[in-house]
Amino acid sequence: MRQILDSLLRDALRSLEDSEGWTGLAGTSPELERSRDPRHGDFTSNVAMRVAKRYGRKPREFAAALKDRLAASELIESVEVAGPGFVNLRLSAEAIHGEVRRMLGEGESYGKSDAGQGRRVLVEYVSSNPTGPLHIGHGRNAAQGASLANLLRATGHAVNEEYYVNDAGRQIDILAASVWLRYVETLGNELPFPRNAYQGGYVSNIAARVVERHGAALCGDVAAVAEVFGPAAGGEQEGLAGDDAANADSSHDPDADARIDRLIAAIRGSAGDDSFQTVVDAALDEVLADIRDDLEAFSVRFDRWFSERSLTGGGAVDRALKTLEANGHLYEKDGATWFRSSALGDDKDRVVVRENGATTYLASDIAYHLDKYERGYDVMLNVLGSDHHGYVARLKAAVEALTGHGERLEVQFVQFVVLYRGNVKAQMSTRAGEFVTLRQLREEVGNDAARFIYVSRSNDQHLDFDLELAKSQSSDNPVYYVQYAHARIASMLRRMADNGLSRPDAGGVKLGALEEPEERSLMVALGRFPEVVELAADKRAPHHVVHYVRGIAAEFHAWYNAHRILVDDDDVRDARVTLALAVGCVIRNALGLVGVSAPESM
RNA sequence: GCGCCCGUAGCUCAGUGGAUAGAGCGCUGCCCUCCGGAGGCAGAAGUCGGGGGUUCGAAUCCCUCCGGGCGCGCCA
Repeated sequence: MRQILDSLLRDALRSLEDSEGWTGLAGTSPELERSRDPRHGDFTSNVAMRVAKRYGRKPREFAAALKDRLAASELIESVEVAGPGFVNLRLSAEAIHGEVRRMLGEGESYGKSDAGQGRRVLVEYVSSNPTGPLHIGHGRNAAQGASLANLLRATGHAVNEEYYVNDAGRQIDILAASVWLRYVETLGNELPFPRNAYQGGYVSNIAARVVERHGAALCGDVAAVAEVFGPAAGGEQEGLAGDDAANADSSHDPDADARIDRLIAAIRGSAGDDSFQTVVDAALDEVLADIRDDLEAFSVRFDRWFSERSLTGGGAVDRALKTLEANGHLYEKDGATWFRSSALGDDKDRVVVRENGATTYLASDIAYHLDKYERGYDVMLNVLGSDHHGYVARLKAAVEALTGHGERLEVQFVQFVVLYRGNVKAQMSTRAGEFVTLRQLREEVGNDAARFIYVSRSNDQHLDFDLELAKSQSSDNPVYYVQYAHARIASMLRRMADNGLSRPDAGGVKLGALEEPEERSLMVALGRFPEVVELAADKRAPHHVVHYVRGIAAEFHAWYNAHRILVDDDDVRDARVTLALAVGCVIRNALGLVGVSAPESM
């Protein structure tokens, strides 16, 4: 719809350029927008105000000239020059009715476009460390990423979704050490449990599985390991901390770090590398299976789970580093190998190979992004928690250094989620051990409410998630409000069938029977859907879809309340039912984009 | 200290450089002989954090100050 009007305006501009000799005019974008105020028509263009001066005309004069050139399209009912020089267009009934027919004809495809022209996009999201269950913050990332992927697909991009599994590195060793400690504990050998080990109950569950499967075979010499804790080591806990302690311990304590590294080394030494690896694998398997199930239940599915280990093991990291080195981006200092990222926009240079010879997380990530690039993606879109924003400059520098296409890396940040129960903050507190997992949230409020609320705010806005509101089955709850509109339509259709009324044929129905102002306004609003989808995809902002569909539901409820649909007059009834069907179609498609169901009844 | 994000109605938030800044909740007062009241209508409520600037036009862009969040590891 918008595109057709847009091209009409462009034609008019070209015609003005030809006849008036106003060179360059044809290349001007008309900037056609939806009018906010219905008194300003349906669409409005500000082109006159922007360019009139260039051709020595007053904006209103220019607008009047433009108005005269606008072809007498059957889509336009009237053109008006208003205010300081706006050109306002009012859609004809033909245009509006044609759009409604299109909705019903296209059905679930309505709203899709080929704007992306098949450009290949890889959306990487969640990518949470497999060291524990997903929490509510990951939930927002998941909802955001999955919705973005849907939006990009709907706008003609070739999309793949990926979860990068950080299954190598120190955090995993710490997880394995944590499991091992619980494991020997289960077998009756209590050792101190370091504060910066993983505290969560799931660690003990994994340990229990290890006991089932391997008995005491992985213990090694527990007494030897105990020496790490020093002579004072007893059976007491070293301290209390939350589930996420290893990450949450923000004032990172070098002593504690060193101690846990010694612990890992001691376990490896006494139980053997193979045994340790068995624990690592068991821990990863359990945690990843849990994450996978959790996301699956949340309607979040990845095309690929990309293992970091596959990069280190497969030589990809070495290859990426060699390429960087060959191009002069690496240097040695203090026994480590550094990437000169500061030459490409980063604050400072970054270590890629540590003094001890181990590659860093960044080195793996560089290799991963090189791999993405080589797979031919035009856009590498990463959805990250906002606490990772400091990381982007170095990664972008690396992509630029390796490929010369740093601009292909795009990062969307998702701000934090704060949970409320009514007015009371229910935020997880690592100290108190109140750890709210995504699973707990889903079980409490349901998947639909969670997905909807997660993407209801702009992603760079903190999200206050009210559990009571999300659970409430009232109009206060935006999810139910929208779903109710859909269910109401389905219910009306059931009643029709009960009364022996057949559904109108979208082609033959007389939409001219829709004479109420609310009906015109609703039809026009429905016709905006494809533009909303494009906007949301373009801006990487799924919340536009949520706000839009709420508005549609509100207009529908108002209309439904004011006017009876199943009236005796066949023409009016058929027309109204058709409109209701169109509303249902748009609500369904909109909810589908953000992963929320559109129920027939509630 | 430096960098990124955010300050819009009492609260939670929309707002693609445009015309009189919008929703929802809450508050006030209304509407069921009626297709699902899980609904609707009406009203009150704002110096768009402050101050400069760019522009025909700024909540939107630039500068600066004041609040709040996050980040500044040979962690991931």
